[in-house]
Amino acid sequence: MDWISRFNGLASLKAPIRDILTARAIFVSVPKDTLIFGPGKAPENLLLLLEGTVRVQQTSDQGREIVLYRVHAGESCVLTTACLLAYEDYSAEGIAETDVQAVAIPRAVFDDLISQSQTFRQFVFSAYSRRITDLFVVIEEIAFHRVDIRLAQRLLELAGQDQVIHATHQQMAAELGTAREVISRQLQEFHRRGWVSQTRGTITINNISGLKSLVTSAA
Amino acid sequence: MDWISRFNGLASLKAPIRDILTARAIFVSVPKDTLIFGPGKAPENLLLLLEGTVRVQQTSDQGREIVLYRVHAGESCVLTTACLLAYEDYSAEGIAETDVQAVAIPRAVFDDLISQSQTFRQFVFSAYSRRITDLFVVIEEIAFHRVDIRLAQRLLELAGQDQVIHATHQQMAAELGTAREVISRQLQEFHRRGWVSQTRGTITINNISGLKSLVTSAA
DNA sequence: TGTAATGTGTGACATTGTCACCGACGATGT
DNA sequence: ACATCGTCGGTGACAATGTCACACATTACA
Repeated sequence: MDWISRFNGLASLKAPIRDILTARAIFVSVPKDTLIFGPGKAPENLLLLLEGTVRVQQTSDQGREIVLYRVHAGESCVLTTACLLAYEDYSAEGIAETDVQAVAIPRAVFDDLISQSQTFRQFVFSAYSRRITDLFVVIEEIAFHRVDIRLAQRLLELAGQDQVIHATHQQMAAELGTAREVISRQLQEFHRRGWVSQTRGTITINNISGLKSLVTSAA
Repeated sequence: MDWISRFNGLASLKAPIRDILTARAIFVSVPKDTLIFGPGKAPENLLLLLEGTVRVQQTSDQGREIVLYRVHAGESCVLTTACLLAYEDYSAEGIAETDVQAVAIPRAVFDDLISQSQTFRQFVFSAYSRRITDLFVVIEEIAFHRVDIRLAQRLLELAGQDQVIHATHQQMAAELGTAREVISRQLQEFHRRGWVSQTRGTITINNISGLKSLVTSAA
């Protein structure tokens, strides 16, 4: 199966390198809600996601959580490679948000590829650069942006085709790194404006443009 | 001059690699307050700091700032390498906080070293891992920690031997990603407790243990 | 010496976070 | 069906932080 071409930066890999990858990468299948890596569970492989998404989040010592970023199909869980090679512990955790299909590249193979292929290096470092940028965005948002706007943004991101989000208020609070009560109040306000409706554990968007205009009003 | 041994992870570099580094690295000397990299000024080299410190910070579109981390002597400005190799833009900016002496490793040499030396790879990735951890800490702090505690922490970090910090309230606000007024009020409170005294542009710590006890009270 | 620029202080108010508590809902077992 | 229990969401009071519009002090320098 030709999974390599699914990854943008890898499509132009030269034949011998492709062969190493094909030969030594390992298919893995991970059920939803599995902890893929986390404190005390150092990642042992570089994961390239074929299907599904992985949520990377941080938990504070007081038990509060914040979502850092998501890794989608066609992307790689590249920040873990830093610890991969540095043999260091990672304070964030990665959780399979859906069932996940991926190929795992073991540490030794990763090191091999890095040393042998300019294309692979470029792939890894540009993935890095994107993730780090994600972190910068997170920092900017929690430091400088209002929660109503961030919530609206996140609702729009998370809603499926059907405009439904399956999440408790607590989970939405973890998305933004805020408190449950804050989410409850904001959602009530959104409801009052006719933008969303709620039932236990689900949020439905009734008026996308309302949310969107709130988001863009900040820009 | 043997600068290589000043860097922990590089001390064990093998001779041929050391020679490449020695031959192709470039000494640079940068005066205080120089913008080393930033939006529109992509970094062109990996910097290894011999003397001085570089402050890396982010500026939001509304002009608010937050300090992300500092690079000290003996460390490398490694996050920029992601953009180095990925040819991407970096949204943060790096500023020489003091006069800085450093060696610059051009992109091509960096790529060379990465491919040839396991030790160098280890050096780079473990530096990465430390920086990324720094970013996680920043996120955790702004999301979950009180500003009085963070301010006390930062004062202790920034104070020199003489317990004096040369910074305006505005600059301290940028350290923590908060507003100037908040700093003014917190410092007044610290003053009321006899922990600090102030003049225009400087803060003096009068009672370290007071600040320390506030910091540890959170843990 | 005046004048502008910069740094700091302050009150009023908006937003967000925290705490303590309540009731509503849904799963489960009998 | 009914009771029970854990989870989810709602609420009011209050504390902490952010925002705004100022006033006033200090410093730089024309």
